[in-house]
Amino acid sequence: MAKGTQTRHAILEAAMGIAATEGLEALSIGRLADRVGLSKSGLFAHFRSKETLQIQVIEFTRDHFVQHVLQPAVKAPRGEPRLVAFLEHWLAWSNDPQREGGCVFLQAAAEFDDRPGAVRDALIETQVEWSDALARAAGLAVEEGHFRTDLDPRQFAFEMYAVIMSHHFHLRLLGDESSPQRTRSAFERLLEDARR
Amino acid sequence: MAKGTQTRHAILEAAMGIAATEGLEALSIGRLADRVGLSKSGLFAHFRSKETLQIQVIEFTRDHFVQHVLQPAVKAPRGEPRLVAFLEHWLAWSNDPQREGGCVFLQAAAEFDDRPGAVRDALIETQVEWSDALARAAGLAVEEGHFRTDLDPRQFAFEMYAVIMSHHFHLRLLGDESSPQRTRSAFERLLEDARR
DNA sequence: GACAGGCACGAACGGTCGTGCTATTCCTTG
DNA sequence: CAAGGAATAGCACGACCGTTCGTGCCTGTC
Repeated sequence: MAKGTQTRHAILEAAMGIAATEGLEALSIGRLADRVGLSKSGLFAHFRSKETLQIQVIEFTRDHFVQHVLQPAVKAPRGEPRLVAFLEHWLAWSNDPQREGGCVFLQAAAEFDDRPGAVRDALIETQVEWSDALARAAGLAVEEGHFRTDLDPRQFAFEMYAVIMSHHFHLRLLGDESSPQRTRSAFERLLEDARR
Repeated sequence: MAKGTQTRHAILEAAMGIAATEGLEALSIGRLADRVGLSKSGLFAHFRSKETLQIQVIEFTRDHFVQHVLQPAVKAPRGEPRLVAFLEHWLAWSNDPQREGGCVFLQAAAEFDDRPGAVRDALIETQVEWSDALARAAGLAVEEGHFRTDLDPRQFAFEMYAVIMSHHFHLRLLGDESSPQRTRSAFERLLEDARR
């Protein structure tokens, strides 16, 4: 790996951490540079604008997410088992003690839901992609006969998203330790209804 | 109402709007002053620190929320009807075209879920209060015989929260117009399960 | 050994931030 | 109507922001 690419990787890794805890706007170039051990200008040269940096952080996190959630889950058999795998990997990822902060996407979603621009567009793209993946997995569960045939896969994805968001909120903000268990209960109820 | 109180009210009203769209950190004293038609220092004198301002915005929004969601909903009969009223007023409030931006609390929750301090504490307080209110309402529905007796009111509140958060996300970030309908479907499913 | 490119540095720019201090103006109360 | 306190303005500060610029160090090529 070329030197430049390597440095960039290190920058984005650190940036992902800051973005998860403080958000994409609060992510400042000076502090990021300090953390990576670069000068402000040296770091800046890699991106040429803060907006580009923010977008690349989103894409970097997306790749991270695909690698740690999507790909492992797809190894599970189609249908319900795969959806369960999604949830478990999602929970593990969004709360990985190795990574700091919570979920970059949920943080960014709140930050940019009313701020038009390229960053918002990039964010929406990743979220739609993930939402589609969930709906597709739910559709497969119907095909496999695990779920009832009149199930709306998009509704399923909507509600699965809901459960994760509530989990994140209760655990990270309210510090509710029972959150993972509540999350699993809610998801189980979601599955039960889908099976009927 | 004394002049000071009146001005303060106007400031907080405007601040709530900015906080809803851009967050409590991005809420800057200079821009807020411009908007209200005050000087920076004149406005600042009302709060003496930015942190105090942020906390008062949270409390102001809380009062607003109580007035527009909690109080109207409590007029509905105990049990399921009251919970339905909660949802409808919540939806209406979190998406009131009169008010700008989305929900201040959801925005602030993402912003402060990893940032300790007085602001976070104030935020948690309001959220716990609201969560308790939901759980209590669910408990009443059990007492009234609308819900099954082994229902966990806290789990119900957790899932109701989930539905609203997903709604906010899908409507505001993804621009999904079917979000209100999906929200009602999800809530209906939640009720059905609680009745059994 | 001259040259080119990629990479990082330090210094500086104009701007905005939160926060003091000191006047001045306004409103209320006697 | 006068006095006194509350409310607001003006100004300055140090810190940090994103961004630009000129420069120098390495590494690899003719």
